[in-house]
Amino acid sequence: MLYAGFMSATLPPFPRPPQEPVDEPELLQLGSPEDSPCLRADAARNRARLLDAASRLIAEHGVAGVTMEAVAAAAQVGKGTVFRRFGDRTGLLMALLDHSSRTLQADFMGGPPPLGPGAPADERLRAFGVAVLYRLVEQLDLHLAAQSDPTRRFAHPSYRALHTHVTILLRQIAPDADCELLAQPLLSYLDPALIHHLVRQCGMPMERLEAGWVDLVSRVTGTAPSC
Amino acid sequence: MLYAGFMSATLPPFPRPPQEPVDEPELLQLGSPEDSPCLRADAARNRARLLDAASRLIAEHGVAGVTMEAVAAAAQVGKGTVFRRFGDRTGLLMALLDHSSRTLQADFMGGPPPLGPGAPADERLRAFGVAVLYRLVEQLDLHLAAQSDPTRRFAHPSYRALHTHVTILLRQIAPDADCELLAQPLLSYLDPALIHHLVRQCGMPMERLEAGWVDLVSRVTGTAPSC
DNA sequence: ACTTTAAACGGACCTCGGTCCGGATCGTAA
DNA sequence: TTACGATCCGGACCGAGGTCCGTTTAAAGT
Repeated sequence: MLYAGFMSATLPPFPRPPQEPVDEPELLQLGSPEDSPCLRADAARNRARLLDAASRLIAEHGVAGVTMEAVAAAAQVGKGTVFRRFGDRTGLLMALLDHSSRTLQADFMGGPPPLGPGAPADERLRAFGVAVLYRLVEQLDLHLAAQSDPTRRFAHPSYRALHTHVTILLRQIAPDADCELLAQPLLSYLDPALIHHLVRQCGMPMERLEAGWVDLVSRVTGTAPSC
Repeated sequence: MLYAGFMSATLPPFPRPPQEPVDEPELLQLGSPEDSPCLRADAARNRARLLDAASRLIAEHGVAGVTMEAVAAAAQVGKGTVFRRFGDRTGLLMALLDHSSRTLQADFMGGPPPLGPGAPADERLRAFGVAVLYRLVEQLDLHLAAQSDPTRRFAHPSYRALHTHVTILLRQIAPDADCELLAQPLLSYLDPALIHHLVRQCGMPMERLEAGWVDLVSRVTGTAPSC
């Protein structure tokens, strides 16, 4: 029963309302993992089963093996149930990533410096990038597969959380800049697809990516690394 | 008979060889539009028909209306033909963009300054971003839909061409930096998906995006705009 | 315990991208 | 002009994501 309490947001009944912004977990506040709409008992049980089944499938056949039908079958549940719970394949994969996502967020919002508060903002930013970088490569395939259609990528709460954090740090360093906008190219450097390209297709070593991040931060913020 | 000579590269027969890097149009050299493998007469005719049909469908039903079957039907051609010619849906859409792609490339490689050679590198870079920005918004939906799966985005020749250009400019400005890497966040700022998000979802005006680009270039290169 | 109702369930069904392969066609060389 | 091989064509076929709706069930109220 892994993944018991992930991504506790529920989706609207079934015929989802056309465009209404689905109520997503408030990642920005580290919402307690077990909160909110409180699923019905059977729904919660199935949800856990599904996540469990999915991660088992990944372990056995890779992300490509995570077919909605396969997951449903492995969890001994109807296909419709998978979609009702997670909306679509992307939603399911995101839910799988939710745990590490929350962990990272906790680290940079409340953990020890230099990632957490206490260190100078530019150092925190450098640490942030490196942390994200390593989190990504750890589960690169999953992150790649979880990239929803380009239309929703930037609007997704998990991206927004990162964006907000970077924006806030930037504001502490360069109060006069358009930090909200400036945060975007920084975050883009941490795009799973880019990492995939650089590491797997171009064969770059992680050290170079790391150095690239540090250099980027220095240039964008006009600061210099401490060490 | 619009689009007669776009993207003249042919794909291998049909059962495409597994992973062999399909011979793509050498965008980096502004290959003449009418070059290369020279399709058989009927193939060329169908190719033109298909592109024509596709652009007609877009005009009538938007990009979403461009179904492979719909295109085939509209061009009075078998479905298999579409796939043989363009590989997949992404390939078809890219082919539609090929024209403006080549135009832009010609402009920044051989056109008048500040886009083309003659102006200082940092000014060229600023002009480049603005040009790309406006090219994107002009056909944003098409660009969005043409985004292939994340795995191939950065490897595609049309991206490589932009990347190479930016890298070269950067090297003229900051010879000691890791320009190849530094070019990535700059290009990411010009990602259709990001533009879409900022303009349509956040409602930012183009002026702000433009200013953001100029500022980004200044910070990354450590230069200041001339005017 | 019994009723009630909103929520969850399941799996048939639809669409669309992508593949396959027997048959038609083009271009060429004799 | 004819014959031949490479290339192309077409549409049946498959798998996977996503939807629908009649049925079941948890849980709150009486």
